[in-house]
Amino acid sequence: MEKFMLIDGNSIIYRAFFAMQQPMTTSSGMHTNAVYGFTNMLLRLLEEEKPTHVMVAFDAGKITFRHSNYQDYKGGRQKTPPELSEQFPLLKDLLTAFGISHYQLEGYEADDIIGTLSLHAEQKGCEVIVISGDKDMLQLASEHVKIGLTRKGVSDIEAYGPAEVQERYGLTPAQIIDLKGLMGDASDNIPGIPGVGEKTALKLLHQYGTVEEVLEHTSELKGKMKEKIETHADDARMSKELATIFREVPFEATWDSMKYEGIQAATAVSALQKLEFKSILQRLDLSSAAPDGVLDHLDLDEAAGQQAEELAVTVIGEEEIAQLEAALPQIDVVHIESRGDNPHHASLVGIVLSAPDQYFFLTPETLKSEAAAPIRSWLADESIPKDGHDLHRADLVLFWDDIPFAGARFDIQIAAYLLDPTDSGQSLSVLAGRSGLPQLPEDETVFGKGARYKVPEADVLSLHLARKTATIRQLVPLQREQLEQNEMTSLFVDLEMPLSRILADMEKQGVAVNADELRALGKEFEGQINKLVTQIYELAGTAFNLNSPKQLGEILFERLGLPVDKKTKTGYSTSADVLEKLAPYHEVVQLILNYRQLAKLQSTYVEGLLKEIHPKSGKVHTYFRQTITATGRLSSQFPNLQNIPIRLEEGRKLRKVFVPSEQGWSMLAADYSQIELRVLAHISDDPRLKDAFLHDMDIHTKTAMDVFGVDREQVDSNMRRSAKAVNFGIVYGISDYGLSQNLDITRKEAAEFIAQYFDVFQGVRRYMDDIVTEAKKNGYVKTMLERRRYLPEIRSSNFNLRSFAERTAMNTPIQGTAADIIKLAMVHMDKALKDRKLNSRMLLQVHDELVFEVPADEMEEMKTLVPQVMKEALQLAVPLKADVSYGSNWYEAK
DNA sequence: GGATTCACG
DNA sequence: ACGTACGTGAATCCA
Repeated sequence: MEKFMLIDGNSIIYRAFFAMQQPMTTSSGMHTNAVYGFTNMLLRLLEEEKPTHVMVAFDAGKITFRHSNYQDYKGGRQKTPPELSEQFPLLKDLLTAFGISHYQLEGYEADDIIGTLSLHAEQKGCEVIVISGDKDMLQLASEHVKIGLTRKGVSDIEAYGPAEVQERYGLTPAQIIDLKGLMGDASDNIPGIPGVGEKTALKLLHQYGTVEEVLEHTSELKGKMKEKIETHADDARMSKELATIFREVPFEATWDSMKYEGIQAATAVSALQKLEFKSILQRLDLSSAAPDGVLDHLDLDEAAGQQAEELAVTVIGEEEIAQLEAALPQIDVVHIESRGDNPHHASLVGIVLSAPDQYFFLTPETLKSEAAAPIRSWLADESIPKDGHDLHRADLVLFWDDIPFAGARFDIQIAAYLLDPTDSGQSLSVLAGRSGLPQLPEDETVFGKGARYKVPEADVLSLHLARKTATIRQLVPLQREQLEQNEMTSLFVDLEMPLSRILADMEKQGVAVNADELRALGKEFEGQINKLVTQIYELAGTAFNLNSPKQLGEILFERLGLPVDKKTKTGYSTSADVLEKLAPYHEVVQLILNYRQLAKLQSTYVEGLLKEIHPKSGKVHTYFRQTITATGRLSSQFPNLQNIPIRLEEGRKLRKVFVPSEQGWSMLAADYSQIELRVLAHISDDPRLKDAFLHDMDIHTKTAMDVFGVDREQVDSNMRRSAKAVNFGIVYGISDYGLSQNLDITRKEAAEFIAQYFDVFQGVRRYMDDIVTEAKKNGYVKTMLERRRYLPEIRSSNFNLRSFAERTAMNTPIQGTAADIIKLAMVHMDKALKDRKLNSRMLLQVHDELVFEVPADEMEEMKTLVPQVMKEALQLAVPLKADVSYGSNWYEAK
């Protein structure tokens, strides 16, 4: 059987060039990195695919037939860097030396040559494999034509036949050009329809099949999409044409000239020597050359696998479960691999359980099988301690697969976060490298990223996951020691690890959302938005994209000639504070502000929240992240439930849709009052600040009295507002400039305020000075519970960097200690609910607030218990205060 | 994918 | 003189 390998020379050499970060030159200074990458891939493909015929196709000339139809074709493309262009002749020479044919034809692209040849070859019953990095090629896939697309540079090839195209896109190969027609291709400057990306394009094609059919049925579409598609119908048709590979190139080379019979050793060696490719020369076992000087057998066994120590991985199928069961008593490290950012929607990929020197791999199917029941009970057993990486996530992923998980003891992701919260997004691979452990490939290398993610074969997968597990196993004692040295063991063991489990419980519980009411709110907003849009277009004298700051800026500052106050990197600033100043000049400005507000509520909260209602529970399940923030706070994703509107009434209404999940229950919310300023009073030991809280005074009024030297009765609303801004500024690490911006006063006035403040609150001034000094000395600052944040830039000679670090040094102990306190309260609250056998559930944390759902018969108890636990979370030199409220929904609990 | 804007504490 | 308030996440535009 003949097998024809067609390589898209341009595409591959480009990818090879950009995949190799380091420049690589011969001793004479000739760049060779792209040729090197290409050659490595070529040799591997020759060995793996064993083709009988090979051809490398290149683009020729600058003008192709496509340009005569569309002048801008490839217009957006960056000019080829000279370091790359000079490598084309080198590559062609090398191919010739190897005895591999290459071809180009004036007026055509490599795509067209490959399209034509693959068609010819297929018609004569030959198997074809096309190698390219360009997804356009997928249109050529057929029963006998496979498309090998490069993944991750050029190191990996993924083969697509029609079935794989179907699986990946839900399209036939012929529909790939329709896909391009709709979504375009920025790299070729194919326009497509603006605003239509892959997702929208696929949705349309799944419904209508082709570009033409989509255009035929625009009447069935609605909204902006309809508008866009109708106005850009011609672009779509033209884009489809541009994306279509031409398969009738007049071709002269003969079938025999493309025959591949092994590498011509003699010429290959001298060419490789010229390029100084020593490692390739070594790898090609030249002694195996046949008498005729042809290398028909390439020995390319790479040196890989030598660095990483060989692990004993046992793949556990249903038959081997007994073997695993016997080892369970020794197992203390688990790794749960999952796919997807949102753990509530992620899928299990594989599981490794490990005892010292032993690694057992299970597929998700095996873990879910009846035979694996003992393994599942082991996972669920809270009394069996388990170490791992991101066990919080593992818990959630398993939960949605109905596999309970408990007993997390040492989570190395949390440990890494505590050891350096600003450097915690690090992969296991990076952590391994830094600790001098054996190399671990990045997940991206093994799985591919984004749309190219693909679970590899079982042997590759099990080995990779076992290596990750081995890394975890080795990191645990190292981190334990470092935590101990930093006196953070208690923070880790008594606070963060218990909290991790509590957060997972809260997330699994979820918050019930009244979807009908949310949709009704959406209707209201929609009506108001439509009205505003009409009015704004009328006042502006033209329609434009209100969501585009660029277009809005042009309207306001050029068409309407309003004064420019602030600029951004890219143009005029149109942010709310700028617009507010412009409001008196033109009535359209206020309408725009109103539009912005409503559009935000609609897109982020109404539409965004509706999308997040989980199909299995009908609730929203946020994902609290414990290892993100630099200060120790939590963050919340998918959806973010820590930024639900409250400040303005229109938005605040959204809180009405957050309701108890059971009949007759209520929502209860309790929030700390002025926790950060109380923490500051404690840390700074400032007598006046402490005194204010000891007497539970209105802190902003009291600040105004002290700073302005007046009686309570003389404090007007403006003075209180200024004092409040100063208090905020103090917490943030004050600067006159920042305060002046916030209060819209001059810098000088702001500086005077600050000076007066520090005159009165001298303890605060001393704290600010001391903490900056301490940070400079140690390189880090700490919270009351020994949480650290490193501030290397505090020693910078760059004013900006240093100032930023100084403000951070002032703010982090305050914000971070407040975070410590509410985390403590959560741990204590969880225990109190259990001890008292209450059914009330903790649902949310919003930095200084905890939200619960509470059955009617527990309300009395909870009303006092929650604020009490919060107040007593940590003993300070001033009392903590927590206000509690409740109602039939989150809005009413105010 | 970066920049802008805006929701929260 | 320098030119930013501290900490987040999501939607949208646009190159």
